Amino acid sequence: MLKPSPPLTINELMQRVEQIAGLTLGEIAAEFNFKTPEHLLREKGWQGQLLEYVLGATAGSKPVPDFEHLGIELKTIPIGFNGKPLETTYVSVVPLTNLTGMTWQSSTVKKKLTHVLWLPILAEKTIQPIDRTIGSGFLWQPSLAQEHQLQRDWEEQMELIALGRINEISGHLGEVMQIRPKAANSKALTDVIGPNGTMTQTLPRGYYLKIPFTAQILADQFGL
DNA sequence: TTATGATCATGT
DNA sequence: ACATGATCATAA
Repeated sequence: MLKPSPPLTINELMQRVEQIAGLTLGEIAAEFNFKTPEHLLREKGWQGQLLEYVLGATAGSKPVPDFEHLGIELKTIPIGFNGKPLETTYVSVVPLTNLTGMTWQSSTVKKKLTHVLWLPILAEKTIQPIDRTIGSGFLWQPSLAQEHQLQRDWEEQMELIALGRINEISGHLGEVMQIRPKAANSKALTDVIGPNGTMTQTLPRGYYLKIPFTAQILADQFGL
């Protein structure tokens, strides 16, 4: 099977999503000659990269939506037998410098979460990666209340960074969206605003959606 | 180096 | 049991 071309419309994208619902990751990987690891100890992003390929996503590692033409971000989300997410959901890197004039409206988080294609994967850890089943993907846009929650968390944590207080930030902060390390290892460093407005260095961070937030999105969709 | 895709695994 | 902090592969 050839590499899928980018879907031209949302309808075309959603038709592809419906066609793969119920299949296992191993089945579609075989169909598209995509590699299949024994476990995810090393290739942690395998599931997401496989689905991007199969659905014809285009963005690569650029900071733009996966389906740029459609303005849609693809997020695979691992769920357990209970239907709840097994992991938090990475959104984007946290900007740590040149924050003046940055607002929620212009933030990468807001842009990425404007329109998301959620694709649940039954990924209980007892199931081998190739035997994990693709669920029913669906489009989501944040409700007014959800967007306000995200905006509050974003503004609270960005303010701390702007004040040079990034060392006070941990994964505990944020009602629905947290900041956690996002790096090759704990020794990686990047520039950040220091306590006196000077420049110093710190561990790169990312924004992640907390599990109860994504669990509610799934519950709203599937009526659980 | 920084972005993408995330899950691993230890501490609480 | 679970979330936080740590980590892995890859592309540009």
